[in-house]
Amino acid sequence: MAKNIKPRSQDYAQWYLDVIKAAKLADYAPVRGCMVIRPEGYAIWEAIQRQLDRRFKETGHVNAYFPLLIPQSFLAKEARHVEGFALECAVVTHSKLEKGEKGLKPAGELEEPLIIRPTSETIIGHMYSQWVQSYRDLPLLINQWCNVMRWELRTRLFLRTAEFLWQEGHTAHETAAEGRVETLKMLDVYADFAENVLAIPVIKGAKTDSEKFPGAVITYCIEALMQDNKALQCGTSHDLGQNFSRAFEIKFLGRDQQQAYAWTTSWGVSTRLIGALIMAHSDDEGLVLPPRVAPDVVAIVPIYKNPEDEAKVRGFVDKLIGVLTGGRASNRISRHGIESWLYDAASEQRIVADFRDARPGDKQYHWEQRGVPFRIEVGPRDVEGGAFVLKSRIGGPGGKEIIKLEDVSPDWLANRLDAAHAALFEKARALREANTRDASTFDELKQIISEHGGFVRCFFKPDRAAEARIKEQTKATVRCIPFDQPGKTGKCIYSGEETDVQVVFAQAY
RNA sequence: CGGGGUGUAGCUCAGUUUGGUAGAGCGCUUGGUUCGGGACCAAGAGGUCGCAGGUUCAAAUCCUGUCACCCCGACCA
Repeated sequence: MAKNIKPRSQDYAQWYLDVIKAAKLADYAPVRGCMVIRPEGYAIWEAIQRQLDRRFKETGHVNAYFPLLIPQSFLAKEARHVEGFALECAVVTHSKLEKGEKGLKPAGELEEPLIIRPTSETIIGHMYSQWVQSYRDLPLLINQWCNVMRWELRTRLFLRTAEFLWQEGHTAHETAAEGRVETLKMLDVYADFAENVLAIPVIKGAKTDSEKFPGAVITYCIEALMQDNKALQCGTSHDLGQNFSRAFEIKFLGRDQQQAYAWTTSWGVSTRLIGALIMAHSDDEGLVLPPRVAPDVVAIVPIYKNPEDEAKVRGFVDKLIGVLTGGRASNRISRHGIESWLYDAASEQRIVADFRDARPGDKQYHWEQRGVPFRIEVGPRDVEGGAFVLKSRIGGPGGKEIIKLEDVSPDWLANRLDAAHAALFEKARALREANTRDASTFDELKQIISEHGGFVRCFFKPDRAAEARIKEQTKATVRCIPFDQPGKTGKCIYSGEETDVQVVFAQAY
């Protein structure tokens, strides 16, 4: 058992932090609420970026960059938007520092304060108003990868930090229908990515009015269930209607010779996804990475006691690397005794061999805690038998298999990785199914939430006041109104009225 | 912002009640023995005790102030 990681059953919050610490994903920064994303963590973000960016481009989007600082007045142009974000914005009021009696002090007060973007609808809306003149300029399909800042009162590494990295897509369209299609298309991209890359099963649905994005007409989301039976919103896509185009004058001359306001959307996912994949898959031994975002897919631990054995083992490892990469082993890097080779150029995923001067047991824990999908042990006995020991990270420790070198190929590894992905997804899906329950009364909802947590399906007529009272009593909120509806009516658990709306409640992060 | 807690070595913490030369474990360095799931022995390096005042012959310890962080609540991708 890992001695530096608290078991989930004892203290889930501590376990989460221990996993991050053991895998060296992030550290607290000297600034409250901010984190340093370490190379091991950033590599996961890069893998996420790479694969999402490809999907965005395949759906016709292009990348651009807008400023970090936004005039304060911009925020106020959309009434609900300012209400939603004003209380959590960092504000820049001065342009420089100067020497005072007690050291440096702010000077050069700005005429108009600038806010650090909590999201970029306003400044992008401002620019779109200049770029859009004609229906021929539409649709405008732009994405931005950047940092944003929200002065959160309580923070947790990756899940909620004051500054976080994300992407925000912002599009403008000629018709309401096109805007809606775009909003749903990007939600599908997110859902596909969550399930097929991160191996996290998600529920697609719409937010209720009280949970939707400030300024949106409708917010769609993907919701996932974590191992502690709390829900985590993993991505959102907003149909902004004409709210922002009216606020920022994004107007164009239409085919009918009339001026019209554009229909805009925005959608985003953040570094929170790293928190999601940790909480969805990892175990008491440490991080478990979904194979498609693992920076290293295989870690080879050589075992030898003397120079003769070492030479034999090295020879075998070289052969193994050659076979696993189909003879295309390239870009060998050696760092601190850890050697690595490119396994897949497109994904930049690597195979590592740990030749550090350390004991094999230490190395096993090292790679296990970092969540590498497969570990391979090669010792003198294996070299004799022309085989190696394979250990899968999924399903806990143990589970060794002896594999003959002659049975191995790049396809063999690719299949193994695919199978590992499928197994992870299935495990998470089974956990979610086991923790999704139906309630037909408010008492049942309360009981399920307090006894089990998890997702609770029930008929509910969305209502701001009712949701607030339910939250007060259960800490649970409507996570979404799933697209997947039963197609019949039932009694609202709160008002008792007949309704055709089924929702999913859960306590959320 | 309300309630609670903690600041001592890179990390986890003891020492504060009752003032008297700065401590332990882990980690790190060096050497040796080890090496198929977290080794052992030996020798070392490393701290203005959060900060500023005060009391005292003497302060990590007592007093005052202040700052930071953590936990619980309200807010939230």
